[in-house]
Amino acid sequence: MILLDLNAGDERPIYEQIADRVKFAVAGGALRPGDLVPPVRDLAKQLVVNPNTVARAYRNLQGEGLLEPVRGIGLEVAEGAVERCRSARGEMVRRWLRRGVEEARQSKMDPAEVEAIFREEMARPVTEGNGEVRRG
Amino acid sequence: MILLDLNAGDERPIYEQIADRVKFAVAGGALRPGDLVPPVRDLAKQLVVNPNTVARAYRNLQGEGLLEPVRGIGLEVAEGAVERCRSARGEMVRRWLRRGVEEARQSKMDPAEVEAIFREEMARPVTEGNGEVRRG
Amino acid sequence: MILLDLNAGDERPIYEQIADRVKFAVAGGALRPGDLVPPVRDLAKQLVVNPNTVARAYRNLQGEGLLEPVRGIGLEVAEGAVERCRSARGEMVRRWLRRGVEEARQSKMDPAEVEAIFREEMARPVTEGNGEVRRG
Amino acid sequence: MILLDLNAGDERPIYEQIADRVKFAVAGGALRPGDLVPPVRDLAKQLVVNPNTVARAYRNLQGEGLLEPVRGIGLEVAEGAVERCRSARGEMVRRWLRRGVEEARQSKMDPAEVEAIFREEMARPVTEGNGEVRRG
DNA sequence: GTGGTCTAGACCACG
DNA sequence: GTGGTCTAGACCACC
Repeated sequence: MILLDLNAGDERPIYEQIADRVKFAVAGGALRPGDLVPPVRDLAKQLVVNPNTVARAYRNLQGEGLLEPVRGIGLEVAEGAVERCRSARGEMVRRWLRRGVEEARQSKMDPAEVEAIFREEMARPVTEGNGEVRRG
Repeated sequence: MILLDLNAGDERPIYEQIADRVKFAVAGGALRPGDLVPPVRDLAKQLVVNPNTVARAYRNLQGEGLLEPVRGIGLEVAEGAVERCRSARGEMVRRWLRRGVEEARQSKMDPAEVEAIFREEMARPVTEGNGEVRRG
Repeated sequence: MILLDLNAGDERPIYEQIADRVKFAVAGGALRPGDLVPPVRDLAKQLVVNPNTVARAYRNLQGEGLLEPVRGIGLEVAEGAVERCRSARGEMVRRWLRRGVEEARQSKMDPAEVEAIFREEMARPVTEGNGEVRRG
Repeated sequence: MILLDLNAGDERPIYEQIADRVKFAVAGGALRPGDLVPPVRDLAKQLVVNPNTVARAYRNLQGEGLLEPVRGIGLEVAEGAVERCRSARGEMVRRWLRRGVEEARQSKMDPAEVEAIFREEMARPVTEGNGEVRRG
């Protein structure tokens, strides 16, 4: 099983996507406090991405206090990371939904129609592999 | 009343925001087929934005067939624009909602929680003036 | 006059030194809120450093809310930056002094001796060009 | 009483911190010429650190002539070590203070303010156990 | 013109 | 082995 993969259809910077994957992994329990995240070089190879890009993602996560360096060993998930990742996840989801709702509202779309779209999406079957081919 | 204004907190390209405003205005009925959109310079001044940026937005809208030039007069909203804008709007809303739902699903968030967030956002009061003072 | 220069004798990462110089420039009034910092490429050339390194410094400063992007124009010093840079400066000075005092205390050095050293350093004449040759 | 302990908040290399502790112990009289320093393994265990790291610290201290090997016995504090440690200590303290003073000067900080900070730090109560629980 | 992203690869310090 | 820094240079989007 692959811990981290990228959404090919995501136009956001790669380093940001990687950071989000880590947050999600922590929020979902796949990574627990004290666990070491994959080494920069390994993850870079796995994602077919430059090590610098992974390093940047990890650096940002350190800046948010979600990862902590263990000198000479690697980076481990910080103590209080789970709660913060959970709330970060919630915020992220809220951000997307809010944007959709806002767009609809501003263009005076019928709320019932928005609701319908939401239901459809919630009921949509899981997209295998995120519905897109891996980059490599 | 102000036809077009910009969301200050929006990190998307300005020209794209402008184009969306126009689409929304058409979808919502504020602009009807045959109406002239504001002159580039006027709108640029109103939004405190580089005229090139407005021009680019209009150019893209022409490329989508939503605006049509009237020689010596300006740009008018095209005939079939309303339907196309409505569907474009729907697609846009769906795209945002889908992304939120997807993120939640991938990180194993409880669907009930997603639902709750959606409800909150739907019930959220309209942001007055987009929550920020005009730039000018 | 040169706005920013580097201490050659500083073993800290270059990007951090650059960020500190900017903070100092703001704290000292050389840069004021609303001013644009030098373009990445220009400053990189001036300091004989890779543009990425300058960019990283600027990026961190943005993260601290001290710089704000003006799209297509550059980076400007943020509104409340002066106070925060002043306090950042104070913290930095305190950090160095504390370390010296701590070292002395832990090794049971006579406080009078520490005091004497401090006086000498305070009275030391200004080192021209930071006492070191420019890197280039 | 514990001869050597590490400051948890110190970002300097551990081997350097260890070497400094030894120097301080010598400068302060806790270790006298002819005394044996703790065996590498013991100290490593005590500090919860890789033995290589302690070995490196000792190696550097040997290189500086502050420790001398006694075949089959261990490492002892060298003859002239006290004076050298004292002066090393002084240099170190001066270096930190100078840096603080320099930073302040370069950013045009009011000397009185620098003085005040120095006083505060001199008056600061001793940090018990270095302000952090032992790692082990 | 501006900043931002990404790649490629080298080098270093630490354990 | 680990992460961190830095360089060099390409490419992009935006204004």
